[in-house]
Amino acid sequence: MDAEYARQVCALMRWEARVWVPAAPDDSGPNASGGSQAANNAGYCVLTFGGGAAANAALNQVNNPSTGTPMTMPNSARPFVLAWAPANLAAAAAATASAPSPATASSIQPTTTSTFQSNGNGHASYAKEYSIFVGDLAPETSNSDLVAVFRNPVLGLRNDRAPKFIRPFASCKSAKIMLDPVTGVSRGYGFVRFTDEADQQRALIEMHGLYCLSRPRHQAPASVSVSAAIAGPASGAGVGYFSGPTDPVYTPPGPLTEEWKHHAHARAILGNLIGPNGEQLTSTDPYNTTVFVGGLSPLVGEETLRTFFVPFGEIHYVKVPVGKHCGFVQFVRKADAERAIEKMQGFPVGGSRIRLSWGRSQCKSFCRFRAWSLLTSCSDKAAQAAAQAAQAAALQAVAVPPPQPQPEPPAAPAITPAMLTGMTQEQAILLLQKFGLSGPPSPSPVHSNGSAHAAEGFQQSQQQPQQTQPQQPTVPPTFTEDNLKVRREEGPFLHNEQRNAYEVSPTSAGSTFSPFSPDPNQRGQQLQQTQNQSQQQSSLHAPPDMLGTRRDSYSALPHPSKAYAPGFFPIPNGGSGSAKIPAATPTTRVYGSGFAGSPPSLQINRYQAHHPQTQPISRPNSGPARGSEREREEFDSMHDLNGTLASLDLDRERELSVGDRPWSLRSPLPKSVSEESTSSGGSVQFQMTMGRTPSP
DNA sequence: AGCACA
Repeated sequence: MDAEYARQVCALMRWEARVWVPAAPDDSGPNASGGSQAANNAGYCVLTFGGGAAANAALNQVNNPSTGTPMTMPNSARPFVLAWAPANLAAAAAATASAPSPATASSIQPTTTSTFQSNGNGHASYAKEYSIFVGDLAPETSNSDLVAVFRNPVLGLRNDRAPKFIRPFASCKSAKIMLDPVTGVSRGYGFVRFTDEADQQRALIEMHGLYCLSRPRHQAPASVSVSAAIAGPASGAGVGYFSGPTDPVYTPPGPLTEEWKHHAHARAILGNLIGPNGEQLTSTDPYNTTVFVGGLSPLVGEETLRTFFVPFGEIHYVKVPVGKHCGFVQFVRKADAERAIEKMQGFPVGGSRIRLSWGRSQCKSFCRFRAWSLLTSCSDKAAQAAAQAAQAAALQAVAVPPPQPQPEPPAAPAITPAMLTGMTQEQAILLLQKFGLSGPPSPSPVHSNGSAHAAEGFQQSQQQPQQTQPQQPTVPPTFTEDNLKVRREEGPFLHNEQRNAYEVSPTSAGSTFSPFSPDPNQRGQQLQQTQNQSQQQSSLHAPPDMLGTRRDSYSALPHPSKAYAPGFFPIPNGGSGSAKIPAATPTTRVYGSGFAGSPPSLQINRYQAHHPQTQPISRPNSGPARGSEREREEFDSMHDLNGTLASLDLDRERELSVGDRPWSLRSPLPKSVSEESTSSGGSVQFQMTMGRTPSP
């Protein structure tokens, strides 16, 4: 942006305006993020029109283009942003021109430095931008596609689940897909921007796990999911783009036929998720069971990574290439991979939050072969096992970082202090409180012994005959609304806390009527019921499958001398003195000998007892076959707990809406449709986190 | 913001 360019733009747009390009501020940090763009100006210019009417006309020209699509700057892919200038800039422009101060002024803002936005009153004010990262985009996805999905979330509904009403994100004004500077090809990720922070937060929650299915006839459906990872809030400085439609044109879905119209529209938009030859792109492959783990700390090795994912189901293998900051977890069953992606998104592992998406396509025949291999049931209670990982991490963080022997090559120790930094001490203490402890356990030297004991206990429990019994409350409910309120202020789990806040005020979600919303009364009952369950069962349950499913490649138990990866790390003994946890019920099996006589957490409860392995599957199962309803309820009841532990469940709202609930049977989507689409298609995922905003 | 290995 220089004055000459601005003048050309004015000529092009037939604007009669004076141009002023401010110099770059000294602290032009944001510009630095633009890479090669060595800015010697502020990245915008101020246009001074002859009067308010002319300025208004220009604003309209840019912000309400007749094409309906956001304008870009001439000869540039940058969004064309025109907004009222703040008074100080207008004054500065006027002073520079040594002319009378104009009634109005506008700025052209092609960069991502701070800019301005009219508040509609003729008063200019700084606008803040709140963005989210959206990844795993099909290469052809356009900015407007992204905006369209957020402005009309119906386009993003997956049709293998009951429709869910998501209020349009009216403040979603733009999206920016990052392009390769050389080839101009999409890099597969971008940023969706909101001018309203609440929309940003809501998008992270409500768009999470969303699948946009184009509606195929008999072809394999392409689908898109939007899932959220947790990240710190983007800094406020940014752009409030005016581009794009200014008001959402949204009609709530009506009868089924209307729904299909939307799906047809969705297909038009998202059809680019089907390859040029009609083939499914990567993650629509129903045989793809590989979870790509991004953002992986180099400290995390394969066995460690495995412990975080094995609770979700049988794992074929785990691969962590060296030096790649990523990993691959291939499940036997797609449904397990899918749930793992949903539940573990943003989970802190090894000190950083992992970003999950589908792995790229694999050899299908290999997958078929794999599908026939030994199958182990998975549990919907998997999340609690992962929560266990968080618990262990918390305890470790509070207690002494253990001088653990390393189960993996030195480059990848199982547990290091660095790995535990994903959880703050406050959070760890919080966890302990949640478990009924009055405070953190005093440091204890018991680690290796504890490991041994734990392993022994584990072996014993493995040798015990299987038992099934109802979950018993073992810990008094500590998960209260008051707790929540306090915890909402806290760090990395903020997002999840907001989820919880959202949950406890269902009206916030159901305020807009939709034929797809549950009956408010029933919904209230459902929530109440769930909350009651949460209180009754807010104990840490055993992560059965964490143990039960390890045999795929753990033919032998880990030797006690080997460190436990987070999910299996025994509980240090030091906290026993302050333990307030009631003794386990007689039927509760206990793993982890740390709390003598007062086992706090793990209740061995093998999954096979509920789900005898009677039905081998012929291929990775992405279908709805999940645990029994009771288990599902148990799983749900764990969510409050797990949520604060590990942000495992960003998705409860969806489950409340579309789970196996009585009212969900009233879904206008025929079941057969769900099954059909589920059996024939997988998903392509977008992945969402907060956008990283250039530091001011 | 990252996709290995066969």
